[in-house]
This record gives sequence, C-alpha cells and structure tokens, in this order.
Amino acid sequence: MPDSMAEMVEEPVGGDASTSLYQRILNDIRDRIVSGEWEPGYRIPFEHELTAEYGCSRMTVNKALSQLAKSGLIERRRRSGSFVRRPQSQAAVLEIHDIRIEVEALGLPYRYELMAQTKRRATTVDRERLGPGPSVAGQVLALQCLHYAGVRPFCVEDRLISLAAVPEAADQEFLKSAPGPWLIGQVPWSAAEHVIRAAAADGETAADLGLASGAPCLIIERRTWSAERPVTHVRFTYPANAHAVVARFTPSDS
Amino acid sequence: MPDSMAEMVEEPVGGDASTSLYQRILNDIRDRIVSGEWEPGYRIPFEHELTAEYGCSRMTVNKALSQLAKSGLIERRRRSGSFVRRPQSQAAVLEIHDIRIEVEALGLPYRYELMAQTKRRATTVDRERLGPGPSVAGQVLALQCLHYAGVRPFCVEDRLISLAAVPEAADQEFLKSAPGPWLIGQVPWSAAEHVIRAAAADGETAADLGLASGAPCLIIERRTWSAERPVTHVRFTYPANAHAVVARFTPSDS
DNA sequence: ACTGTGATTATGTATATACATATCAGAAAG
DNA sequence: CTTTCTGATATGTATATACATAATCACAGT
Repeated sequence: MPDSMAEMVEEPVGGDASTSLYQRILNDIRDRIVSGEWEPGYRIPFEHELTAEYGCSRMTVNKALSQLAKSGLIERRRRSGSFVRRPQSQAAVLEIHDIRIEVEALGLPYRYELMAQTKRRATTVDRERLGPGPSVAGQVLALQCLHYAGVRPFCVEDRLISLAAVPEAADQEFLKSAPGPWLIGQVPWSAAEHVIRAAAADGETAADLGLASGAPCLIIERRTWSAERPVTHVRFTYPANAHAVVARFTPSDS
Repeated sequence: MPDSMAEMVEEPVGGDASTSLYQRILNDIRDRIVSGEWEPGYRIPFEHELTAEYGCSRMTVNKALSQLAKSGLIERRRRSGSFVRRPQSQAAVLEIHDIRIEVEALGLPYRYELMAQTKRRATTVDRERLGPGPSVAGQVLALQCLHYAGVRPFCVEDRLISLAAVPEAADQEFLKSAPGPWLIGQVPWSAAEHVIRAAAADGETAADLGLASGAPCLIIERRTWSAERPVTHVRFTYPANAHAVVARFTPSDS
C-alpha cells in the first residue's frame, strides 16, 4: 500500500462529527447495500481494507460489521470475507398502541367502560385461550370492556387474566381504567403473540359496537407470557372501518 | 469487596464453553430482567462491578451492555449507570410469508392465475397508491391475480409496479408465476409499509373469491421502497376465515 | 489422481489502555 | 440563597495487541 494513506489518517474522509466512526462506517456500508450498489452475494471489503480506507483500527471496523451481521444485512464467513445477504426474512415491525392513544390520535375524546368482570376457576377453554405454559391452573379473571371514541363505541375488549401470574389483579376493579395499561405496569412480559384476522361480528359484539350483525370486523388477539408463564389473553374487536394495523420495515440498526 | 474474588477470576461462574463471555453476560442480565428479578427502574450493576463479578475486562462487559441498550431492554446514562427500562415499545415482529408457502403449509396444492395485466401511464390514483417518493411519474404495470388453495380461491392480488423503479418488469409476463417472488429477487427493497384491515368484499372481489357480496375480508396492503423510491403497491384480499396474520415479540438479541 | 496435512487468512473474542463526554455532587463565589 | 465552577464518575469510543477458530489453499506423500 502506497504512502498516500497518510492523508486518510488525518481526516477520515467525509467526516461527520455528530456520529461515531463505527456508526459512519456502518451507515456507509448499509447505504451501499440498500441502494443496490452492492448486490446480494457481493463480497464487501475485508476488515483490513476498510481499516486502511477509514484510517482506523480493525476493532472499529469489526464493531460496524458485526452489527451489520447481527441485523442480518450481511453474512460473515471466516477466511472468506463478508457478503451481502439477499433480503430474505420479510419481517416488519408492528407497533401495538394503547387504545387511549389511538383514540386521542383521532382527535376524539376517549372513554372506557367496564361491562362485566368475573372471577372463576380456569376452564379448559380458558386454558386454551391463555396458551401453552406451566401453572395455568387456578383462578382467572374474565373481563369485557368497551372503549369509546367520542360517543361511538370504538372497540370491544374481551380479556382473560391468569391470577396465578398476576395475583394482584384479583383485588383490582377495572371500573375507571382499562386493564391493559395497568397490566403493562404490573407484569414484565417477556413474549407476546398477536393474531390479526377479519370476521363477521356475532350478535352480541355487533350490538355492543352498534353494528348490524354480520358486519365485518378486525380482530386482534394478543397472548402475553412472562417468563414462559401465560399472563393474559385479550381480543380486541374493531368495526372494519374504524381501525387498521400498520407495520413497517426498514433495515435500520442505528 | 473481599478477596474471595480470586476464585471468580479463574472460572467465570457457571461457564458455558459454547458461548462467548459477552454473550453469557448478556444472557444473564436479560434473563434477570425478563424474569422480573430486576424490575423496570432497577439500576443494574456498574460496568466495573460486572468486570469484577465476571473477572473480565470492561470492554467485554461494555459490549454486552451496549447491545442490551440497543435492543431497548436497558437505558444507559452517563455518570448514573444503566437502568432496566419498562417494556414500553410494544413492537412485534410480523413475518410476511410468500403466498405459495402459506398455501402449501395448509397442505393444499397451490395454483396461480393471472387475471389482467395493464401497462399505462401513472395516473394520480396510481401515484397515491405507490406512496410518496421521487420519480413516480412514468409508466406503471397494473396486475390482477388470483391465488388458489386447491380448487378454491385463496386470495386476490391487486398490484401496481412502478416501471421507473423496475424497468425489467415491462417485458415480463406474469402468466405462470406471481409477481411477488419475482420482484423480491429483482429489487433490493429497503423499506416496506404494511396496512392490515378488515372490509366488506366489493362485488368484483367477492365474485373472484366466490363469496357473497359484503362478506368480511382481511386486506393486507404493502408498499415497498427501494432507496426512497416507490417500487410497488400490492393489496391482498383474503376471505375472513381463510387467513390470519401472526406477529410475535420476544426481547431476543441473540 | 487422491488424500491428508500444514500454512495461510479473515473473522471472533478478549485485554489493557486512553481519552472524550455527559452529568451529578459539592465547593466556591456572588 | 442562588449561581457558577470544579472535580469525580460512569459510560462512549477508539487503539494496539493477542490468541482462538474456521475455512481454504498449496503442497507433499502415498
């Protein structure tokens, strides 16, 4: 390598003072990948080449490349180098908002109403709703609630809480505030599963939402676990035109 | 700290030879957080304390903690320490499958059918469908397709492709294979947005799917960008009972 | 031609060190 | 009593170095 390297050392190319060097290297490479300049299968420069290009140590380059590998944009093979992976895992990030936030984002006043609250021994159906996991036996709390946007019903909430996982819920009366936000502050959930589907409203739900029976609805069901143990199952039913779920994907690792 | 530290130095506690030290530290801490042992707000040990506990250098501890911070499980504040964050961003990962894979997962034979293919200058409606971005002007390809599971229609696909972004699509005839998989191999998409909602089937769609008009359907719309430029918009319409979207969340960083 | 074997190479992990930076506590000054 | 300054502290980033590990290549021997 010629001695023209000296000028690179004193100023790392198009330096941006706000971000760190490894972040800049990471962004540079990511940009070249997502722009298509480096297509899937392309062998990106070796660590020692980038070391020379940016005039920094191998550790700095390694930190950038390791993160890119972890985020799935590149694949690293010993002795061979690092390669651009094809965008394979079409995964998107789905943001689950609080219903109050959702309603207020529409500029409408939010109101919550408890329709029914039952404490009972877990039935087989209850156990199935809560999902697989140990110690599901015992008491559960079943709740039916209604969320309003202005004067109109916004969504029906049908929730089951495992009192084995959340004993504090037994003494709670969810008259004023919804169980969702309370639970989040209560239990450190470690896993969640969402199922989103469409269905025709059954008679009762339709009545609650002020719809004709059979009207299309969006149903979001969520199961939550805390340390492998089922915590809660909740089903939100929205009128078809009231709500949509948005999910985004960007290969960001910043 | 007493001098009993010596034994920790020689063998890093419950050593697992398969994983690296920083991974083990990361896992240890993550486990304590998701198990609830360290609740939100808890100040986790300082780097120099973990350094002593694991008998390793600060860089190793730092690598573990930095990753936990990046994955959002902890928050790091200079001079104050690192703190367990409350599980705030209820984000879930939504896996977008190929329709062929979905159908075959049901154990049914997959069949694809092209209903219509039109090439035209982009209208205002087309530009809105493709979403914001530069150089949307120009020609677009509009496709209507039907995906079958066995003998029954599984879903209707209504797609718009920007020929400015994918000029190769102009010469393609999507008679045998669906445009989705072809596009993935063609364009390195860098961002995607999904909107999932429920709606009543309109007359044409209902007919295609063999449903009564007004039957509830699940609609998934996806917009894709490649380097800020709109590539395609696609709307999949499924009969309510045929399909559901599943999204999972786990605070995994392995 | 085939096969093993060792050298080479790029990455993976870890260390000690250094300095920058944000922030907080308490001291000094007004 | 408030403001300002200063030092202490924990994290953030970067470096040079070292050795481990996996994969590949070249070469020697059967």
